[in-house]
Amino acid sequence: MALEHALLVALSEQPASGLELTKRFGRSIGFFWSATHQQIYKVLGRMEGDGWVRVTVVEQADRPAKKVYDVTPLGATALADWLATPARHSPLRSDLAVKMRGASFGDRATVLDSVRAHLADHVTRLDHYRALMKRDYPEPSALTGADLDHYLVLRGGILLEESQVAWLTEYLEAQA
Amino acid sequence: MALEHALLVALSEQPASGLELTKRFGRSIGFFWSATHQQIYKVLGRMEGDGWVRVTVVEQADRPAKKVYDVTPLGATALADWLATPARHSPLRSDLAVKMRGASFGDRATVLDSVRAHLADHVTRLDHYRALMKRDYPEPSALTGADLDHYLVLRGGILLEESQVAWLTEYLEAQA
DNA sequence: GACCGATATGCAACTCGTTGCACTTGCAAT
DNA sequence: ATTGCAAGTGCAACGAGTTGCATATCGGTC
Repeated sequence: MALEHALLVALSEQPASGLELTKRFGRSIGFFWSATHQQIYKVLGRMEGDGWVRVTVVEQADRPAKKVYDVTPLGATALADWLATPARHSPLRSDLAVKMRGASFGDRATVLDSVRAHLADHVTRLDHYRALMKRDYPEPSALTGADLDHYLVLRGGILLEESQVAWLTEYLEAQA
Repeated sequence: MALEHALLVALSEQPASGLELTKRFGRSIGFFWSATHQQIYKVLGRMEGDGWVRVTVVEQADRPAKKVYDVTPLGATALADWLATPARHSPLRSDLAVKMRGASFGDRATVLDSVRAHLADHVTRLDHYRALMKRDYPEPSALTGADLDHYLVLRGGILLEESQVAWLTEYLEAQA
């Protein structure tokens, strides 16, 4: 499991409530790790039980109170331990590739539709990532530390989306 | 779920036993979908119960008998139906990216080691895919039908691995 | 004959994540 | 007052995949 560790990274950067984490996972960290709010609340509960995080109820002016989590020393140790272990390479799973491969056993036109929809989606993401890049890292060569880390992960997102766009574009041209 | 459908694609191409499918998933189809033999046997059992596949016990000369599965008309319909539904884009999960982003909360050197290991792995895969490409598709422009489908999926694997190699290389240079 | 390894299939327990729903607080509009 | 909506938290049931182990067959070897 790595959602725990992804949450530790997120909370180390900035303490947050479950809902704030959910939103953050829809953005930066979520490029390479997604999670629903249900899953996040569940894991936060377990992490609190394990003593990895500490919770503080924060009253708010014009909305319900929230529970803000921050990382305990024990959690920091757990994160450091995890960072020191070799990363398994998570097997990728692409429904779309399976459909592309199986297109001759069904209606090829509908598979092409799926490919077009995915292409549009990847183009959107790519645009979004590039906008973030332009806004946050106009001068990449000057970066160090956590800023450099964030920049390089975003670069990974961009390279990945570019390769997906290139692939699907090539696919549509070849199947035209 | 899509393992069922990945298996339907595989069995539509060529009937096979559980173990043969496991091996095949370590190769071509496995570029974009992986599965262990336990999972494959489990799903094959369910698919047989659903009437999607039919099983034939095949005695073999100098080894134990195997159970060869092939797709029934009902299974073919299920596959065609699935191919006609829009593909959800499976969220990707990268432990490595989380570690890269969290590197400043642990020992950066060990994270770099993980990145180097992943880079080596992606280079190996890329070489493998390129060898397959050279061997199986020396003349891509002449392809049609299922051959074209297979070629294009392999192209996706190559483009993906290339982007990963480029990313991790850039990462290591930037962190040097 | 006993053991070993490869082939071949499978179960059980567990972990992780998804889906669908439920509940409270606070504010704003009717 | 009641309705509705957004923020915020959470549960229960299910689905999918992993890990570890179990089992049988067949050939070869000691």
